[in-house]
Amino acid sequence: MKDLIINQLKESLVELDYYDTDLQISISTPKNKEFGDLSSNVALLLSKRLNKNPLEIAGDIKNKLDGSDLFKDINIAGPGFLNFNLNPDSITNELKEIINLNDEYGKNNTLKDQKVLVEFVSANPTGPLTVGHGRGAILGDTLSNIFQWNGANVDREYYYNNAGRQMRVLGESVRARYLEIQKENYEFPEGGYEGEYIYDIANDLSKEFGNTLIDNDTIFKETAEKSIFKNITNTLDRIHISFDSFFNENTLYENKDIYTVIDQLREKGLVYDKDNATWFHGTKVGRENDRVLIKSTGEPTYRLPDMAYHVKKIERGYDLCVDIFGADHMDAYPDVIEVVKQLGHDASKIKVVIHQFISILNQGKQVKMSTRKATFITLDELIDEVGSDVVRYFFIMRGVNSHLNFDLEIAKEKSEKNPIFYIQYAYARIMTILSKNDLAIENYNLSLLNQEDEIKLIYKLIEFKELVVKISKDMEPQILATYLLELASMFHKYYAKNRVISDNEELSKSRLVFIQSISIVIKNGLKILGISAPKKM
RNA sequence: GCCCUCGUAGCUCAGCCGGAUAGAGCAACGGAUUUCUAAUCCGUAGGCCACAGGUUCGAAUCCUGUCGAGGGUACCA
Repeated sequence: MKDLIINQLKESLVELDYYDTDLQISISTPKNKEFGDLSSNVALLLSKRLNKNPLEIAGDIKNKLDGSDLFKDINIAGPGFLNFNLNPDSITNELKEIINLNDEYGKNNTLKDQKVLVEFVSANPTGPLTVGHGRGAILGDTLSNIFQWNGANVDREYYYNNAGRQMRVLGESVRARYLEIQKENYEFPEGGYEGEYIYDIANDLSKEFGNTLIDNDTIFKETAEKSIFKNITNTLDRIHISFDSFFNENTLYENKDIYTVIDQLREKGLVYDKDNATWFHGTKVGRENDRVLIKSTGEPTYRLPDMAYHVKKIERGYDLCVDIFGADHMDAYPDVIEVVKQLGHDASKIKVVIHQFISILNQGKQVKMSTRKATFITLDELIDEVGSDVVRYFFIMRGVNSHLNFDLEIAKEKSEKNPIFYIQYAYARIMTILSKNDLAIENYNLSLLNQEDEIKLIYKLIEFKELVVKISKDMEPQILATYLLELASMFHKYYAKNRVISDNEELSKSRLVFIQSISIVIKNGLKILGISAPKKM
């Protein structure tokens, strides 16, 4: 719809010789209905370039467009805004498309044939997922959905490391608890994992094997890993997240991929040795600091496998690789991207979405989350408390850059009044009306939908398609959450004022088509967010 | 110290690649139900958009500085 107008605007600008290729023509929906259905500020933008009165420019454009049957009328207002009122027929036709496409409405082909890899969660299996992981998990899954709605072929990947020091300490922690249960002498490891779940794992081993494991070196780590991973995937399952692949950092060692990266960097003179360690010469390519890639102990830092992993992603043939990181990775990824670029790959294929952390408040005090110290609230506990829909909505409703404060007590209290219920309720209300209707929805006359609130709602519905494209470009899914809330609100207001089914059969039919369209958009929007659309509440 | 993100109503936050009168939910107060679901709607109250400069027709939005919060910071991930 907006595209149509922009095209017409462009044409007239070209005819008037006002057009400039780098001119961004934007059409917006004004908040105030006095300013028409849609409005544009092109004349204001042009006045600076052309050094000409914006009112005069607007007048010229208006004259050009006046003949078009897209518009009912065009007004010039304020300092030079062009305000358009559209011809009703040109907008109500959209409803037919919504009804026809139904579940498919909103899908598009902007990413058709694109292979997209979304990497998220990627928590090492040292403990259960916490509410801190929730944000990245929901964000990654929702973005994946969005890419799919834009026609992409999406793989969801979980990157993890089951080797390394952390996992060793984990194994030692389980062993210590096992020995404790067996009434043997034990020493709890320095910086060990203190959570209850360690006891659970040790207990299970005790029950199954008695005291026969006292001298076993490997079983504790292996069992812990398996058990924790099962716990993690169960949790993810509960919020309807599943992965296409799990990528183990280990394979980058086994296949020597990390050493290939070192060799290639060395060839380019981007690696040097100092203090017995191997360094990435970041400052040579514009990075702020040089960084250690291989420690003096011979062990790589996390940065090196990260680099190898990203090279690998591109070699696997993905057109777009999206990483979902918490703010703590802020500093690391530019090095990774730089190296990918230096090794001759197209680093623009890698997009990194950084989300800020959530501060957990307990009785007004901030809780520091630590897996090791077990001072965390698990994602499972939150799901138990409020359910999957609320969890998913809560984590996606705010911008990725907002530093959320999250008070668990308030979240529980508010769960009854959570905005997600408001949206779902709008859907349920519509479904009730539709189920009570026995009119055949055919031969309807959409021009009867001519009230102010109906027109505005139709505009809102039309926005949905554009939104799906926009979110995949900006990677900011919170605008969909906001959109659905606004749409639901508009519907609730409409519902309070108007009856859908009335004595007027003609009007009833057109309104049934109307609200069915609304329900489809809500349903599809919720589907993208991974949230259910119940028919009754 | 330096780098990144943020600061909007009592609280939690939208809005931010400049646009017309700054929004929502919660909390407070007052109203609406013979009606397709009141998990709803209508109204009242609540603001120096942290602060100070700058850019211009126009700034919550862009730039600079100050203050405050969170994160990172050269062999932990």
